[in-house]
Amino acid sequence: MRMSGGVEWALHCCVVLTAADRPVPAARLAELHDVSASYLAKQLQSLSRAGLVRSVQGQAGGYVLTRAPELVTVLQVVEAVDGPEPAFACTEIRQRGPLATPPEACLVPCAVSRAMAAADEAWRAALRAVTIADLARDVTGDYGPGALAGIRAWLR
Amino acid sequence: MRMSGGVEWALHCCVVLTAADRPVPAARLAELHDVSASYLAKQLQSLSRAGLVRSVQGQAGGYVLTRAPELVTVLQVVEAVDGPEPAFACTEIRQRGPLATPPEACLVPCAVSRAMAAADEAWRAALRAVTIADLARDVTGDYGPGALAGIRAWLR
DNA sequence: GTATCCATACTCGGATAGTGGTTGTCCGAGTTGCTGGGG
DNA sequence: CCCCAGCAACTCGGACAACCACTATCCGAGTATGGATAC
Repeated sequence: MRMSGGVEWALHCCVVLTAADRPVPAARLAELHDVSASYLAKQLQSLSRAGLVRSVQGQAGGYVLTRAPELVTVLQVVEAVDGPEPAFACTEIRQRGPLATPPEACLVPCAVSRAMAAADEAWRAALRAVTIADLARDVTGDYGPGALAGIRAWLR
Repeated sequence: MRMSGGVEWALHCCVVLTAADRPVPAARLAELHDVSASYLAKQLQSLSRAGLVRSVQGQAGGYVLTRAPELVTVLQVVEAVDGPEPAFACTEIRQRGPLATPPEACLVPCAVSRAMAAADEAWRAALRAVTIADLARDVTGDYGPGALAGIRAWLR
């Protein structure tokens, strides 16, 4: 099980957009992180479809956060890029084979599926508890107030 | 992000092995669940490498749990089949690009990586809290005490 | 009757192809900002 | 001096290949069983 690497890019881009005071083109974000511009564009499109960022076209266009960073959770970014479906997909093997459980006894998910769903929910809750603003605050705490300011200056 | 489908098979097989009182061949488990015998063998080999089950060769051979079901957690099964590495892999993009953070300032993981690691740990904790014995108990609660007894009878 | 040997059948284990999804790339549609001219 | 029209450049958006991991499969190595044989 490996998560799409685009999730990492998207999260860092959201933090960077926190520091920006104008639309930032995808190419600029790609140059800042030294990653493929074409592929990063795909991730940003996913964020745009999810409504987390707004795309501005034209000469001074780019991407902007649609709301305050406190209102964007990490989970929303992850789901936008990686898909909202849970990692574990129950195939209902209890209903197969010679000792198949009859459908009328399968109104609730099986024990295995319940355990995996509970873990998935714990994972989502942890990601839901962290916002982009929290990440930006941690960045400031880790590298000092000049970090985001330097990024803002470089972006222009 | 999609988890290997073999995890579901492995977990159900562990629950079934709880009910067995003698080695169960992989082919029998595959027939019981109506899945590919060759592919299920691969998952059981993973469990064997991890030390969760013991393989017995020869005519009356098969697989047996190495310990009491209370001592085998769902997390151990998941890690045995799916691999122990976390889903999110930090590529340290903060150290790349024109504003790269110097290595001496990267002694601790970045904020993004920390958030993802915390969620991963919550996920693992939830899976660690459930044992194969818990799953077997839930199966009995869902379908009655005859369920596992029927499986045990069918296995011989 | 008992112990030994052997042939047999059955088991697991690792090495080997096929397929879907993620990764990476490209070009076209649309919009904005600038420039030049006219009033 | 102000307004307008046209152009040009830049942006995003979706459609198109390449690579990798998961899926699925096979055959060989090893071992316990059962029977036959010799004592």
